[in-house]
Amino acid sequence: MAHTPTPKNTRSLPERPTLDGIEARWSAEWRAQSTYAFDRTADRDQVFSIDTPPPTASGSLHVGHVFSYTHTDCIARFQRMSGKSVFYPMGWDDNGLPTERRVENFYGVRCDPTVAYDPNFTPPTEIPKDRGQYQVISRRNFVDLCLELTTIDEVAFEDLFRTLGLSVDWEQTYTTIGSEAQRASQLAFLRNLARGEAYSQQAPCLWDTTFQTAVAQAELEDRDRPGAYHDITFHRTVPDTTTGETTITISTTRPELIVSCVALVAHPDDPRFQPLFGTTVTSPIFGIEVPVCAHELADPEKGSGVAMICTFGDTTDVTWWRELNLETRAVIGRDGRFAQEAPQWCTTADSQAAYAKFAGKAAGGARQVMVELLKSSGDLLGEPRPIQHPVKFFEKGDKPLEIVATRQWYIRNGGRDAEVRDELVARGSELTWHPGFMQHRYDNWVQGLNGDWLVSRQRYFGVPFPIWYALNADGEPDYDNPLTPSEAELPIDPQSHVPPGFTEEQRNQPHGFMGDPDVMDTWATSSLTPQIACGWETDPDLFARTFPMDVRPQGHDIIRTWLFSTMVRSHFENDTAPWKNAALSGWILDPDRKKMSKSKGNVVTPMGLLETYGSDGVRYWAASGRPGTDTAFDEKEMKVGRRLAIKLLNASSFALNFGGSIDGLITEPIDAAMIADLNRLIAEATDAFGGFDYARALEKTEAFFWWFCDDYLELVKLRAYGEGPGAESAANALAAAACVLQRLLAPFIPFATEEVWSWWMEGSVHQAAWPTPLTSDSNLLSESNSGPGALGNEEMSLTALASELLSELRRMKSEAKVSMKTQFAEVVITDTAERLANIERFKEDLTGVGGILSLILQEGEFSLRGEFPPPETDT
RNA sequence: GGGCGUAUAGCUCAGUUGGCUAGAGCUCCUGGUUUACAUCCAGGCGGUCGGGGGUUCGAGUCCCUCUGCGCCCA
Repeated sequence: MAHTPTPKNTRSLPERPTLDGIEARWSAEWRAQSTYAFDRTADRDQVFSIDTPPPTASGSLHVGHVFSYTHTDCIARFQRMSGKSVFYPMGWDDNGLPTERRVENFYGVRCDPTVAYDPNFTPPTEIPKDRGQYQVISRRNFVDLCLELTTIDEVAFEDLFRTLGLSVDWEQTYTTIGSEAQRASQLAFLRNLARGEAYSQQAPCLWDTTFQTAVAQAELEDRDRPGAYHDITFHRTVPDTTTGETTITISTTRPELIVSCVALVAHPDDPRFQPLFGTTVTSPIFGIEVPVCAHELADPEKGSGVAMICTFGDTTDVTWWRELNLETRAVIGRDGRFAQEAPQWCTTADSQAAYAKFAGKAAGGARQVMVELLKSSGDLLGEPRPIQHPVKFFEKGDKPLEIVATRQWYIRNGGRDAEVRDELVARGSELTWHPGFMQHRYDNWVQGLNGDWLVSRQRYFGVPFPIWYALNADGEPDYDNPLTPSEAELPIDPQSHVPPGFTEEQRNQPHGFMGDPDVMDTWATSSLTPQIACGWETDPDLFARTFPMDVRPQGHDIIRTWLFSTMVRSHFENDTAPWKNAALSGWILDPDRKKMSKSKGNVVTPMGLLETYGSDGVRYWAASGRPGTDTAFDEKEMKVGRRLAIKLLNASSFALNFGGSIDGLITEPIDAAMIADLNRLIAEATDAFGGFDYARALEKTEAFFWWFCDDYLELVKLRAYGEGPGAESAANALAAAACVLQRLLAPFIPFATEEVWSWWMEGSVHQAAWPTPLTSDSNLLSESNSGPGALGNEEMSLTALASELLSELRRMKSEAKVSMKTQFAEVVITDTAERLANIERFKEDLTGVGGILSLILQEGEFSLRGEFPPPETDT
């Protein structure tokens, strides 16, 4: 809980303040004092809970992480100071493909899920050069190694985040492969299954042939690739009644799929093909008879206007196949290659011989063979016509996706159900989006879904499906009636654990059982981060105090994956949106304005930056990046941030050395006017933070702070050095302002602010109450300061007037190329009566800072004239 | 092709519901130190607010249109 600032009995101001070593000193102190510990006795309305993005634990953090995590930390610190108990956990995303690959190469092992668990396994001491020579181990052993390696990475990550000064509660951590996450993933899945929201199905799905796994719609990306239209002749079974035409020409970019052609298709309104609908044609080379169908999705403009439907060349083929109830003639296997055996529908010796020429080949090789075959049969018209066209890829893959019919698990997401879709769109409207336009991304994605969420992956390092299948007398699994464990048993691995009523000896035996071989997609686990972090079904008390969470901070590029999938799970399981706010951060661009990413090789690692500019300097740069906006990587800004931190040390030391008190009386009008400006600043910064706009809060605070140092401090310091009520007023105003400014800057530069706070205040600034405007009610401000030009008079602020005149005086000295300490023999200010009256109120300060021996005020049109003393004559 | 965002000084960006002469920081230039800070201070140079059209007493701001750039999706 935030506490009211309480001054120490004695101030200890350093002779020469320095930033050296403050990161190590204060992060150790925060750790020792549990400064950022979540107070779990706080009620829900006093809690601010954050669904921290778990960074991928394999590899290293880069400056982009520093950027976005700093944004969240600034918000967290503001909320903490505002009195909230901040629930700020940290997760590590160690589940998934990147970790799998790293572990393979690090230890020299490969996973084979059919290998039995070896409880005495130790990793090989030497790593073979050839991946084929890697030791083959069981899934459970493989998972153990993944856990071992990611644990090492996670220590390094925590160290960096602590150095950066994230106010995470490090007692609240989780991993996406840890047993808690596995339990939550399996439990949520079983609940989905029981409610009918999850199902398995043998169906065509997008398949990456490199990784040999199914992938989901959200993981697709289109890439423009060169291709070529091949004009190919199909033969009519009945010649055209009027023209006698016996062929029809189709255009295709994938002639190798002719063997799996199941129909031709044209647009129902296309006059060219009206007579053909309902008739049949035969394919070249293979002579398979297929119908000519009509469907809206056929584009008359594309190619010859008629397309062949294959099982399966692309996602449109899948749609046609489903909607037109076509046969299945699939020939490409999980390895992306054509089956070795000629398919059963190739009944003639010629077609079997033709097939044999490309059996076992991948798409590219088979295409070359088919083109030769078509050329020699005369069914290829002219030369292929090169085009550029979009091809679907797995976002992490290098080869075009194939479509393969396999058994997969799905979770409903509205892709096949308008009602669910509408509900999920409505959930999106329950969130406050920062910035607001990001909601369009969500809406567009949900409304554009065309299938349910495919969650199974044919990989090893992930959360296994907690599912077994009974085997019949022939050893065939009963997929329609999966066997499930009780919730209390979770987490389980169906390869190691045995379903109720069976023994291990019955594994993979007729009348026995088999475990589901697949694992869940990474997103199927990370879609549950609110449930995992908040103790869903394990700690109902914690869950009630933290869920639904206050904010999900994340990158805008994963709205369709992480944000959306989390929404789906929470919608089904908890009947609520999982958070109140979504805060989307932008990307870091390199100096050429390209996105910084590992694959581009332009990433900058943060540790060196933190050492060079200090954590506060780096944080300043990050906090300058406005919410949702891509920001250029800029070391100059870090330098500016470091200057700000240093300035805070020096200015605090100076302002506090006058001994003023934070609740002492302020009698001078210019001091009260400064406090009035400060009050406005507090209101602006508080508003900005309330709307998650940390950058605006920083900008306003920083601008005020530099004005405070350069103008106000200069204006009052001579008075402050003196004695009497005027000196006390200045000293009190300086102390009050320092107390406010240190707190306003605390979310951004936590180390420097903690340092200066420790000189004169009890406790941590990070547990101090967020400042509220100072009022004359508290006797802080003298009643005499309620006149025009003092407290918040918008028309004429005393401070603005003083700064304007100060600037004029400085300009005269600068143009005369003399020192700022040079005195004026005489200054004459001509101005309106009202302004002159106000100048009178800080006349002493002005003559002091300007070194004015004689100040004359006279009414008239504004002018400012100054005369220097006659130059001393050299002898 | 659809959607979203964006365009302001050499660079990075503020500029709120339209309202005084469009601002800041950095860069650059010219000066200035030793009772807070050279890890500093002051001053200066620098902009037809992407192009065009419209609404208005008044447009960087609102509307239309064109162009460039970025992202998401197809």
